Amino acid sequence: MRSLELLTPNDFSLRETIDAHGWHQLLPFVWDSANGILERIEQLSSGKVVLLRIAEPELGKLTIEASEEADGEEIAARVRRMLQLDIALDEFHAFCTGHPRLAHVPERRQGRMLRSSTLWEDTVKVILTTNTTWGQTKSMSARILNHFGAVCPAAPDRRAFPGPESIAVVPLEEFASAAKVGYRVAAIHSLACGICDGVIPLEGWQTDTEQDAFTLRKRLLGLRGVGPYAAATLLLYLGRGEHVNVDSWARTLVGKELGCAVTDAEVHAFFADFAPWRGLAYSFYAWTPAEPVK
DNA sequence: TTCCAGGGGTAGA
DNA sequence: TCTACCCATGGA
Repeated sequence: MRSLELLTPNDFSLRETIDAHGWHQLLPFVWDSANGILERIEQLSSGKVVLLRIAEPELGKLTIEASEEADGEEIAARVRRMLQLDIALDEFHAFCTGHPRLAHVPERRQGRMLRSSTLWEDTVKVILTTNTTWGQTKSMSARILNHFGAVCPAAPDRRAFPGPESIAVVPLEEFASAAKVGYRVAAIHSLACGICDGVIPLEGWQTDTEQDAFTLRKRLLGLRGVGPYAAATLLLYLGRGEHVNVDSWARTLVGKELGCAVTDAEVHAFFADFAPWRGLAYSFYAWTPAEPVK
């Protein structure tokens, strides 16, 4: 296919999903906010590297254009993952309707968050958000992509995010020198090697219907470089909004609400009443419209 | 030069 | 379980 249409749930909005957090600022995503078009360079399982352009011409429908003939089913599946189209929000939206600080969530079709096409890419990027500035997160992510990602023929200056196999074959020292991700290098390189060796069946974790949220969190915490914050963030991306990903933003937010400096425990206590959607509630609690509601 | 950012790992208590 | 300390990087 070169283009296809995808039906979306009634409570979905492309723009709100993208605006939910900063993932659209990380390559290989490029978000054209003015025209409402999300671009992404994607390497398919065949090895083909395509430029995807995703738009929402009307509520309930997405259009996807690929830069060349490609497997439509695979592209649709990847877009569904990126936009969390298969995650049900009915109960969370019903909960938000009764809360003054969250009523905007169902009204604006919020609640979903842009994610990568693989859990591998999301995990690497979350690790790159730890103990650093957002500007450095973007730089580190771009260096990994530009050194090890495959070039897109339709856009020769742009690349796909490298798969774990592209990192695992690179010696640690060489990867460290090129990526300049600081002490995070061992976490990312060992994750790539673990996936390729079959020791860490990362992608399988998100389709393992037998596991509960506790087990999934325990698995994520077992990854090097993944602590409570990173695990909670990844759980949010996996549709499990139970845990608050306490970061400096959360501490600032709750500090303003309470009028004093707060500990992580106090942040958790602040969102305790939002169970079982503490994490989702935090993600959208502080939301303010980027532009007037039309 | 020093501090610190969308934290995590480790040792020791 | 809690605390202290260290961790690479680069901008302020």
